[in-house]
This record gives sequence, structure tokens and C-alpha cells, in this order.
Amino acid sequence: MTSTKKELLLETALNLFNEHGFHNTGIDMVQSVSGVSKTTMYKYFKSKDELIIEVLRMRHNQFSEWMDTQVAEFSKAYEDKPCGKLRAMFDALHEWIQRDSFCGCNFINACAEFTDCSHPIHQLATDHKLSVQKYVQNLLEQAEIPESEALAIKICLLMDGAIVYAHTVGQKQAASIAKDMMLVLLEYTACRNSE
Amino acid sequence: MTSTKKELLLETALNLFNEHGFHNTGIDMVQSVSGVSKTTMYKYFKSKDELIIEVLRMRHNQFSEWMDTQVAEFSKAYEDKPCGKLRAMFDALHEWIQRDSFCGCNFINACAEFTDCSHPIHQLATDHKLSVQKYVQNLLEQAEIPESEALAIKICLLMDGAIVYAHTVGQKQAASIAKDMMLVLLEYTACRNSE
DNA sequence: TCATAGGTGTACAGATCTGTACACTTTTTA
DNA sequence: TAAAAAGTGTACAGATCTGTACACCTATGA
Repeated sequence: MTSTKKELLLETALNLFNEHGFHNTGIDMVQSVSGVSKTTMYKYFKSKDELIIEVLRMRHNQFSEWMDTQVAEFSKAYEDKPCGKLRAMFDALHEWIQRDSFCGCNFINACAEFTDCSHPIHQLATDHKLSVQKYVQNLLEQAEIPESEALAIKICLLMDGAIVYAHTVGQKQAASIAKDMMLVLLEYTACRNSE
Repeated sequence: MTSTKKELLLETALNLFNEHGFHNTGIDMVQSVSGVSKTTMYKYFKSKDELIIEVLRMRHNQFSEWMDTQVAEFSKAYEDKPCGKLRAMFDALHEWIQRDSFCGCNFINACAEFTDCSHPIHQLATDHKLSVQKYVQNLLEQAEIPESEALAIKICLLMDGAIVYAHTVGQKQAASIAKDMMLVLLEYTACRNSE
């Protein structure tokens, strides 16, 4: 029960960073919106950068769990079709994009603000993306699809493209468009390997 | 000759925004790096927001011109192949991504910092992306490929995916991977229409 | 009951940021 | 050559931001 306040701070900060960006969200804002005192805040997080890092770490865990459950749920609809989990992944993405609170991907946004690749925050984003890539590769291997690594990169590129295109131009169908592209890609791979 | 200083300011600001982000680049920094006095600066740009807007407008024009010449140049290599200009577009993207100064797309980054879709700066980014989409659609029509609008969206999604994936995980091959995906897509479209 | 851990509230130091004021110099042009 | 346009330099108002200091409150468990 000790870390209720800490979690509240992380959750509040995540929402504010989403809505206003990282540099444009002041510590004072996190403090006043959360209602937690500044002193307590600096007890848990030595600096703003550390807060950002912990927020992104939490977001990574949240996202991973969320994706897992969503994939489990959506893939039920594809029981008789191949690559159900991969399809489900894009359905999850679609659901996310439809939300009013959708502001793009926190990690992509973080890279936009912390452009230097060697910055710890940028590196955290890199780690997240590579972790998603591994996840996708795993799904491909489960489906016994060859060239899983190269394909995983392509599918991640499609997902990021969908997220960004949805956010920049408000193209709410981006995920289902990307899903179609993935299916073409999988079909093409299957054809090439059955020749 | 009147606007040399203005252009210098725009060019300097563009570089600094690229390197440090929009909110993290102070007016004082633009002033001191450009060497132009602050008074002159505020004569040309009423506020920082206006500077950002004009920088993005300039960037849009720069990018459009650059893409035109690059496509003209790179498409020479595809004279005997179909969709040379579309291939060339991804070659241009590839060249851009290889640069040391590559920091992702200014417009995607702008949306990351100005998340609200109704913000003038976000809208400028939307306009830019839709303009690129129109450009791609035009190339598709030139190549007499059907369903040009739907395909243009897909190709733009691929380009943005490549840019973002290159920036976040440092995947320098992203553009040529995306190019492969586009070719599969075009082949698929051609097959479907010849049935 | 009382030490301890966790939390509050607020003031503030010091840096930085946007934008303005004002007096001055340089360049251009008519 | 003189007026107009463009630019300089600097100080500073006022807001905001990060991070710290310090005195105080409250729950709880040994």
C-alpha cells in the first residue's frame, strides 16, 4: 500500500505528457493535477527526467499487458483462419486509435522530443520498439512462418506507420488499412515459399 | 535582398528545432546561433508560434522541391521498369535517412509536441501529409494504376512507418524495407486487376 | 506512548523563457 | 544628401520552470 501516491503520480504524469507533450508539461502541473505534494513527488522521483523514464517504463508494461489480453480476445474471431494473433494485433491497434484520448504512441512522441539516440529516454523508446518487434517475431514463429525476423520488422513498420498516420492526418482507419497490407504481405510470403 | 536575415532565422530555427525539439528550443538560442538581433527577429515573427509555423511552411516547400528533384534523379535507374517514380521516392527517403542530421520528420515531430489536432501547428502537419498523399496519388495515376487514392494512403503509411522506425530504433534500412513492401503491394494490385 | 515513515504546504532560490522598450547604427534609395 | 528602412545591443518586465528548504501533520505498529 506504500506506493499509492507514486502510482497516482505516474498515472497523472502519463496523461499530462500525452496531452501536452513532455517538455510542455511542468512539474507543477503534475503536482496540482495529481494533488500530491511536491515534496512527496521529489521523494519518489529525483528529477523530471527520472519521472519521465519511470512513466515510460510503466507505459511499456501497461502496453505489453494490454496487447496480450487484446490479442487473446480479438484472435477468438479468427480461430479458423491463419495468423489470428497477428490479425488481432491490428484490431487492438484499431481499438486504441478510435479512443478520444488517442495521442499517438508515447515512445514515438518521446523520440520526437528527445531526438538524440543516445539520450536515456530515446533509448527507452528504442528498447520498447525492439521488444514489440520480438513479440511479433514470436507470433510469426508460433504460426510457423519463415523469415520471422525480417517479417517482424516489416509488420512493426506497418504498425508504427498506422499509429503515426492516424495521429497526424486523423486517418482513423489506419490500423485496418495496415492490417490489409500485412495480409497481402503474409500471402505473398506464403506463395513465395510454396513455389 | 530584403529578407536575407529572415531566411537565416528560418534556416537556423529549423536546424535547432530538429536537434532539440520545438518546446526545448528557446528564442534566445535561435537568436544567438543565428547572430541576428532579437529586435529584428520579432520584427519578422510576432511570436514563437508564428516562427514555428513559418519554419514548417518553408520546410514543406523545401521538402516538395527536394522530393521532385530526387524522384527525377533516382527514377532514371528504373527507366525500363514500371512505377519508377514510386520506387525513386523510397530511394530519396533512404538517402535522407542515412544522413547524420536525420532526426525524423519535422511534421510528425510537430504532431508529437502539439498533440491537439485543432492546433494550427498540428493542422499544418496534417496539410503537409495530405499534400504528400496527393503527390503519391498523382504518381499512381501517371502509372495508370487503379484505386489510386486508397493505394496512396497505403504508400504514405509505409513512408511514415519507415521514417519513424528509422528514427526510433535506428533501423537505417527502413526505407528499402518499405520499398519492398510497396512493390509487393503493387504486384498484388496488378494481379488482382488482371484476373 | 512514541519513534518512524510517509505526507503536507508553502515559500523561494535560481535559471530560463517569451516578449518589449529604447536608444543607437548601418544600409538603401529617392 | 537626406529620409526611410533595416538592423543592433542590451536591459528588463513578467511569467514559468526545476528543484530545495523547512516546519508541520498523521497514521501505525512495536
